[in-house]
Amino acid sequence: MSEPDFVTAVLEVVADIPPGTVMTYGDVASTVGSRAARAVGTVMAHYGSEVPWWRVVRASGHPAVGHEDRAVEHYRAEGTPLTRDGQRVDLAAARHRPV
DNA sequence: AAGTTGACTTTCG
DNA sequence: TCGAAAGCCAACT
Repeated sequence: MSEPDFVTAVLEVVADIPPGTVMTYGDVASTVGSRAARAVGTVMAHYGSEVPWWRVVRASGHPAVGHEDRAVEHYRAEGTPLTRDGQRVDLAAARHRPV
């Protein structure tokens, strides 16, 4: 494709997110050396089927629109800290910070 | 080559 | 605290 390096980098970072933790699109983009948070979402929309996409959430802690229910099911199964709403992730406790 | 679209982020009201 | 507008980057037409 046009930028396979970008796609591979994103998939690699997402696959490196440990269970019970999450990362924002902006964090993933920053880890791959870019600020293209939207491009990360586009990659997930096409290649996310092969990676734990539910571990990638928005800056607000909400999962991808249209996939919130699927994501919450995974969070409960992995023990990811959620807010009292049960619809968004507690970034203060679940945000994964790469070294 | 130029313009539009998108699983986003941040700031202003 | 919630809602709308502008900004950024990569991919697609």
